[in-house]
Amino acid sequence: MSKSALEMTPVDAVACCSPIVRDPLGADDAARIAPLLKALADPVRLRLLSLVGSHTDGEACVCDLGDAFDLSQPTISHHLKVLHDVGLLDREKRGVWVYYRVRPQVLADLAALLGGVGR
Amino acid sequence: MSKSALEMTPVDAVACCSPIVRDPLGADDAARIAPLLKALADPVRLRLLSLVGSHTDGEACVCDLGDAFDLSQPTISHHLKVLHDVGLLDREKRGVWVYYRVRPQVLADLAALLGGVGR
DNA sequence: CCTTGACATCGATCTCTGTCAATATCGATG
DNA sequence: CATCGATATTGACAGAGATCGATGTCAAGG
Repeated sequence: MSKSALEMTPVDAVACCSPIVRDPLGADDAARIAPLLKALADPVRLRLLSLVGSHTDGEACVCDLGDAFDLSQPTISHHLKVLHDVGLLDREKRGVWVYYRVRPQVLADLAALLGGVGR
Repeated sequence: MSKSALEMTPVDAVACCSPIVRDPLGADDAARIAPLLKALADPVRLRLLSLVGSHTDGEACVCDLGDAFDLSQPTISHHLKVLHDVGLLDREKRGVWVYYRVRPQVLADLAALLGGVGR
């Protein structure tokens, strides 16, 4: 059996419905999927995700990410937290540095939900 | 030759980049793609888009859409305008009624950008 | 023309979000 | 242990967004 709705993260929710243009989306499903899109719907976070995902070995240190933006360090940290909280990025602390890694399945599920291929 | 950046809508912009986890997204591309995701990042608009897309003949009258929500008519009209302004919905007025229609290519391009298949 | 019905626009309000400065945490190093 | 450097957290503030009531527009019927 699957997780209860209460403990289901946005990441889990995005893999639970047929393509958006095939069947009407339920109110509860929409409420769980929207936060994932909201996390993506910011230029800085889009670029952060892209930087991490296209980085060598699929992971990137925070120290590599800040230089690409004209933003303060807390602001970058905040955006990374948003992406992590919603389940798009994994975080791992190694020594003094923190490394982030994209969870590819989440983006694939989201693409299937929007594009309508498969499932 | 392609349109200039100034007259390019979010809809055009989403079809102009390699998958997000392959190459780092440029600041200008991110700035044009984010509004499209922002338009999607609302539970009501997600359901509106899904209702229109899964409706018979791929189009739906506004009069069919409002009943599914516990929201005022101006609010529904506002959300439809957001989806239309960003290029996700086409609008056509026939007599007294207004019909909306999903533009499937936009969702397909967005799915390719996120999911990384093709291109 | 006057009314009615479908939808859009406007103005106000209330909440949410992006940003930064200041501060905290935490591991490494002298 | 005192310090330093890398990230995270907190608090504050300005701007953006969601919602609604009131009003505008426009076509169809009487």
